[in-house]
Amino acid sequence: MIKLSYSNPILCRPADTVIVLDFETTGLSPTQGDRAIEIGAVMLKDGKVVDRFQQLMNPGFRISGFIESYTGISNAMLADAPSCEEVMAQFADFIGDYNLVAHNASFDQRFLDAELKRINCHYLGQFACSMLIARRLYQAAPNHKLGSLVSYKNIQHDGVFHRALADSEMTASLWLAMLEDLQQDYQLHSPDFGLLQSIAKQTKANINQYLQRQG
DNA sequence: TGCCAGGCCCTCTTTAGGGCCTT
Repeated sequence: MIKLSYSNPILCRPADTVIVLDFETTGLSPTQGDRAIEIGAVMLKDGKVVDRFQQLMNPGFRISGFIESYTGISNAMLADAPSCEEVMAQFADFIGDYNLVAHNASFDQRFLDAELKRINCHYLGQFACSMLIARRLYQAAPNHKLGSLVSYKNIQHDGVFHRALADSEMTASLWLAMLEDLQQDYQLHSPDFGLLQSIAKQTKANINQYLQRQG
């Protein structure tokens, strides 16, 4: 994969390509010893999935029964999986310096940063959070969990939840739905990564006024 | 059995508290 270096990571990075990713982990906090057990990601280019990445990884210790039940990933499945270090090195090559998207991105960013730090690797892409943007665009949704938003937007899925690739595919579909809604509802002809990032930072009260100004 | 984190947002706020969301 060609790696590009620019002085402005948001404006100069290829705006038509983003990586949508999702981690399954042993718990909620890498600072408390939790590790990644699966990474899934899709590459979106010009609104289409052009590449995928999915890999289980062995965290080096047994995962809890809660996580086995929650994700469907068992200790037996992880026993023969490659190490986190091996998988994350491959994943770092996959994401390159592209911009990144995740649902509740602060969670995935913490694990991405922690796992890449262990192998002395880093990335230059910027993160956008589909949950924060959905909170602005879909204020009538019952809540802003990924599964709820998938139902709210009538996004097709195969019924698999809490697996890394399945969740990243659904997040990618949600991302594209938000782009489409911005084009249709606010006549934004070319909503890009930077605009979606800025939408997340607007207040709930002024989001419509902000979008109309953008249009 | 129930809790463990962290960032963001909203409001009955700003010298704060609590809910949401992720595994």
